[in-house]
Amino acid sequence: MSHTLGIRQAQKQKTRQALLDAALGLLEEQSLSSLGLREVTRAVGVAPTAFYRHFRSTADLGVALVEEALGSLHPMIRQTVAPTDSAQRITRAVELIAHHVESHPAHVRFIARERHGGVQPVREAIREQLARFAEEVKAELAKDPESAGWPDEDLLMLAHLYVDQMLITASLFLEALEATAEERERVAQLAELQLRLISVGRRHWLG
Amino acid sequence: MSHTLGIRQAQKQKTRQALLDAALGLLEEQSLSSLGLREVTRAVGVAPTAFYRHFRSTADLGVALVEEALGSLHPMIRQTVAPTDSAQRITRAVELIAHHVESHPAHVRFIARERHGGVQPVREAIREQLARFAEEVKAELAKDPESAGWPDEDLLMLAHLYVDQMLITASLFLEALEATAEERERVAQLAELQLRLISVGRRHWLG
DNA sequence: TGTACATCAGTGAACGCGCGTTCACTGATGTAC
DNA sequence: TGTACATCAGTGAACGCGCGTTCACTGATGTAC
Repeated sequence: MSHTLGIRQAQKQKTRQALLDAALGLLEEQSLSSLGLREVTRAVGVAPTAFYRHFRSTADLGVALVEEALGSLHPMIRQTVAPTDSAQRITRAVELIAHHVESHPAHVRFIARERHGGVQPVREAIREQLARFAEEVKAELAKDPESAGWPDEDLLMLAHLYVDQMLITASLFLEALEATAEERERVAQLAELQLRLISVGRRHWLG
Repeated sequence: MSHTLGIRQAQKQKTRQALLDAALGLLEEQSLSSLGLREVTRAVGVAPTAFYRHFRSTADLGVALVEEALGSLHPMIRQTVAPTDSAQRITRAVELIAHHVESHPAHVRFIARERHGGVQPVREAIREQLARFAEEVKAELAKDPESAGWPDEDLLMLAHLYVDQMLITASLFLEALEATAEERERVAQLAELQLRLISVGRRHWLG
């Protein structure tokens, strides 16, 4: 073990995480701009004033949630678009998205909701992370032999198209979470067709 | 003049519209789930209780705003995807979107924000209207000779892709509204490239 | 046209409630020696 | 290891404030005759 936190710091982090978790839960049924500090502390079981030991405001907490929701997503995004020989590439990508939504529904909902939400610093944080995703996707696409001869601008355009498409698909899976398996299959089919059409466009882009 | 409203009804509609307008203004900086009834009536200059003569709740007002924001958009959507011989088809479509955002920024912001927002009836109303848009776009696409031989499912898939792409483009124009003309041009360029790639995919979809 | 009554959009007072923020505090944990 | 002091995460009371909703009301507009 490289470094054990002091008892005080460990406890502080635990409370902080409890606040984040509680907020994420409460945000399933409302937007960040209506989330109350007292709601969050009540859900955790601490005094309202304890909130200020961790965050300046609920907007500040929202920015932390963006890091939590998107920070850990970079490896998956890369994997989704990494060039592979498999004919099942698109099917696999859609499965990855579906799996992520099933295992982190609240995070996905939060990002979809607050991307255009009423809290500016949170919108900005999401915008930055998505721009990073697009850059990473672009880097992966550039490795693909299919991208030979592509101008930088066109690669970035395609990367944004993929990132947006992933978000759209994720939010459709989210809506289908409480629906039937057939409905989820319909979403998967739609997503696959759309990705295939984009792939066809990509293949015939030049010349 | 076919039918003049009574004085009482005319005044009532005027107040109702003032409430809708005031709410739309207030929603530029927050989400519907945090919009207060008193905020709205204060902005209009009527008593809080007057609100109940027009809407059961702010959620109810939100649903009315969806109708206002999207109800009148059907002709434009059709026009955007209508088949034409012009080589400028895509450029023209992007211009139409940019123009709509410039003339109705608050409506566009409202839809982008509340599509995944915290108020279920409003999300549902937006979902329904967008599904109608997709059906209309599909009908336009079906008229195009290029769509010969396309399965129904594929046409609807492409229609959804176009509708989502329009919304993404609209929200990018919205963010660029307060930025420089160069930034807006960059958004237009990106949107055109993406629509072109989708068009290429469409052209080579079958066979 | 005039009158008597009905309707109903908007009023204003009142209510109980939860909000965000301040402040001085407590007591467990951390640190210096 | 033991002691004396510093730090600081979490407490609890208190504040002023705006909220949504109720209720009985007013007075202009509408309607029946």
